[in-house]
Amino acid sequence: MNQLYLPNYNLPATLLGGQSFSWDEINGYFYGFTQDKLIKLKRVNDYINWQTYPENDDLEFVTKYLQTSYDFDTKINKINKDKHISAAIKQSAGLRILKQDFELTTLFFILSAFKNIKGIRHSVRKLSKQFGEKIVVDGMDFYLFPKTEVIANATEEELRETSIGYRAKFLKRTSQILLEQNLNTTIELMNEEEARKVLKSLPGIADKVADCVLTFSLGFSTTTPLDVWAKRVLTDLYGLDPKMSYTAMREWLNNYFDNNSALAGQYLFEYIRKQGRLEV
DNA sequence: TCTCAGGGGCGAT
DNA sequence: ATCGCCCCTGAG
Repeated sequence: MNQLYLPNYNLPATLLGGQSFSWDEINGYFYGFTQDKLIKLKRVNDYINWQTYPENDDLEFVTKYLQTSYDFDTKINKINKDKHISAAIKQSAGLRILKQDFELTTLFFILSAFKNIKGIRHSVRKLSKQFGEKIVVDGMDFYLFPKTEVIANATEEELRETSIGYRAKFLKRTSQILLEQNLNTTIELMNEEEARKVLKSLPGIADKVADCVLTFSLGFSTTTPLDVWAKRVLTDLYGLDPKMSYTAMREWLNNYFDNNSALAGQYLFEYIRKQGRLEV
């Protein structure tokens, strides 16, 4: 396998949390699928060993996906300004933010609506097994996430067979729009507000899912998704009024963490998610 | 078996 | 801005 020197990169916290839903740990290796490849990773001391399939040695993809050239530690030192975030950083040391494919991330988080992480992972695998290409690696069968055009061309009834419920309609319609508008190439050129506006115009995407795509695919460090857990952090730990609007909360968080709310939000999310509701 | 809540979004009001 | 509804699943 190929190697990258990444001593502080926490693979399980980064891959198995709420950013991506296609990773599994099998026999000490992490296997994750996208719409066109399977990635295999393993930590060995200060290195991450890696390989891609079916095309091997796709260094450009792996370094972009893992954001290996991004200086996370400097940013983490900047946001470490109170006891809550400090405990969160300590708990998930080495947690990073991924930069995933745009269409895949958009479809992932349309599926996420009103489901927990386990449920999202289940839906993703069911869709992949039903509509995705099979790829055999290390003697095991993996299924790639279905191509956007396959979802766009499936019927709503077919999609509903994967028990994604009312999300089937949103998944299909957004897939069609993604292809028609060729958003994959144009959205990369937009600033945060432009991209947010376009995302929220898609079926099944409002504030929260838009922020997931902005944060986990488009690389904006100045926003973060506020789900029920993140809102609990803000109200229970930071004393915000639960009646504050979504946008007001998001802007408060980004302001408080000096334009690094993506990282702060992710650490706090993992922190409170593992502890359950905190009594203060 | 039943209840509850889960990294929400839509449409009507 | 708020509310009922959407569909399914794992946890308790």
